Amino acid sequence: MSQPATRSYWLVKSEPDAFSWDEQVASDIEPWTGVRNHQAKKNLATMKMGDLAFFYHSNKGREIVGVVEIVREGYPDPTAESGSWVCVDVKAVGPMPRPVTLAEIKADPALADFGLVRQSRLSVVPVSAGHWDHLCRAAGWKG
DNA sequence: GCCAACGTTGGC
DNA sequence: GCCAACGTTGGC
Repeated sequence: MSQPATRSYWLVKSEPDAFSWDEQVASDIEPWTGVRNHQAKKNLATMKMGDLAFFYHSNKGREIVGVVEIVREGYPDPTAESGSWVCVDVKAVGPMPRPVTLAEIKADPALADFGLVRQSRLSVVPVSAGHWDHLCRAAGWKG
């Protein structure tokens, strides 16, 4: 299977009490709505079809639990009255064989400048190809 | 439950 | 345009 050379990688956060990985798997394709931060919005708007994202459980769990694929690029978030916020559609690709916890990420010098650590409140974070590969290896993920 | 980081609001 | 007050996120 060929991959676009320009594929980008991301991490999206969700509180499992609000929307969990299990719910993502159950519905397969889900609109990623509710982002109300301008930097996160910019990241959503930058996503392209075929980009991959880590699915991270914030607050409870605090670990990367799965991988999703962007299957629809940025469009107006229907949950925003103003119409000026953006969402994308994401599809469940698979669960991490071994979820990677925030504690592990913080303890790993190779991930010292990972956006998840550097900007802890940002809910949509770009991931470099190097960090992506590193985290996939740590998770036992064979993409 | 507390607190740090950070975004937003509103007075001036 | 500055800045203090306040609200939210999210880790601990």
